[in-house]
Amino acid sequence: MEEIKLAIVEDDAVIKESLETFMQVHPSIKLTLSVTSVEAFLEKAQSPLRPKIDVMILDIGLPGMNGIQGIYHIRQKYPNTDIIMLTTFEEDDKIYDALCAGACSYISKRTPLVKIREAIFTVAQGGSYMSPSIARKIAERFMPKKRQKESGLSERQMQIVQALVDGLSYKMIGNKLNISLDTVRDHIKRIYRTLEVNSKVEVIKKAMDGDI
Amino acid sequence: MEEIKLAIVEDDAVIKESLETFMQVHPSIKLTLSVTSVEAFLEKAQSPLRPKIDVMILDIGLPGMNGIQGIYHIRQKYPNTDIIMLTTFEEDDKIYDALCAGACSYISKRTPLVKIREAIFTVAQGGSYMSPSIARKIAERFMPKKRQKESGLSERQMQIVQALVDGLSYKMIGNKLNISLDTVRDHIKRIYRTLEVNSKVEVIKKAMDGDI
DNA sequence: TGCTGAACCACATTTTGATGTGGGTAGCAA
DNA sequence: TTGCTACCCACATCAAAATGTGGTTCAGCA
Repeated sequence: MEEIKLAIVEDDAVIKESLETFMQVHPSIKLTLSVTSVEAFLEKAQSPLRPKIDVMILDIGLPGMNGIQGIYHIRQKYPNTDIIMLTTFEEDDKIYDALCAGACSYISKRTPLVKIREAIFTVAQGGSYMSPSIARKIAERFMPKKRQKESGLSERQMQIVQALVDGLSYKMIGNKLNISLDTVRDHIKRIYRTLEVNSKVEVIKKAMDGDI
Repeated sequence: MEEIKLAIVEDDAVIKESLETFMQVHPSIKLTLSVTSVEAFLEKAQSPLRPKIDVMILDIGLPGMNGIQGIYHIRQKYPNTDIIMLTTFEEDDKIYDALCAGACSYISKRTPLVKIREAIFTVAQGGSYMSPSIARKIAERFMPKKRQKESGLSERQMQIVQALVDGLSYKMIGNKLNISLDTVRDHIKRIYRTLEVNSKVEVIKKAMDGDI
């Protein structure tokens, strides 16, 4: 296996050191950089001795620029580096933000070092490892929001909404559903009332958010 | 540990049997149901001897009703059962659809049985396991689509788009940005051209999809 | 049996939106 | 200076959407 160039960005000295020592001993891992802040990292990245990095372990709760913001900067310098986020708390929003920013793995700090090392290899091979509890949260984000009572629209009304989302005009909807333009208007009028909105866009936004 | 009630829905006899025999021998797993189709599953679910199920392994490529459609029906009968999807191919869309439908884990069929069993326990404990390559695809879906040069809209135009997404009318936008109604129209006209769309809704949909 | 609600339709009015033509002013680069 | 672009504005026209009032039919229910 190719030697993996690893970077660590972690401010907690204890964790940082244990990561360093543990990862370093593995013959296939080469620790090319280890710093305590994103700022320090970026400085190193500027230097003429710009280290190569395949995988980076990044603490999400850094002082100064936090991990999430850091991802953007890091990815500008190292667009091909895979980032593994290390986190203490598993807040939904942070997980989501980190993924959106471009992290490709998300691991709890409670995870044993061996697992973290596994994750490094997984990531280096183009995969991704998520801590189970985090993976679950991500999966849940995809799931339809199990709202109360679907929103009270009838079958027909749902068809109309769908047509609106598809970008059809009233005329086209009437045509598609074989009803008159006025009837389409009538339906939409009622839909607005039960949905408590007053424009097509609001309906479409709701529908796209799964709020319906 | 609590005994985990497991169900298997898999049409491939070889895989089905190997899953059955392997899972059954574990003292903490009880195989309460094993069928070859969703239809057969639903029938059993109707019967007076409705089996309890904590975790279900579901093949995504079943004949008849496929796994994705199946998830909906299964979740109606068993809303609290955690579903692990088993898949041969790793098509982005299927992964996404399955998650949206309510699967909480997604595993390649190439995964060794031991790992699958691990996944069962993980899931039963409220976690989720994804095959590395699949997890990566999911992570990538969150990432900002690395488009070429943002789509060509100017700063001002982006403000207008944002306002549209916020549901403002042209008049309100003009008001908010202190420009005339006609100017707003002018901007929108140009936005449509560079975005190659021809209605507000399309712009909003694009914006909401991150395509902009 | 008579009420209710969903779906259907018509007519009318006002507001928005989509598009075109034309014309200003800056700022920036060739 | 010229030319380009972003931004600004006006006027015009037609299409689409928002909203209200009023009416019909049919199925399900008290």
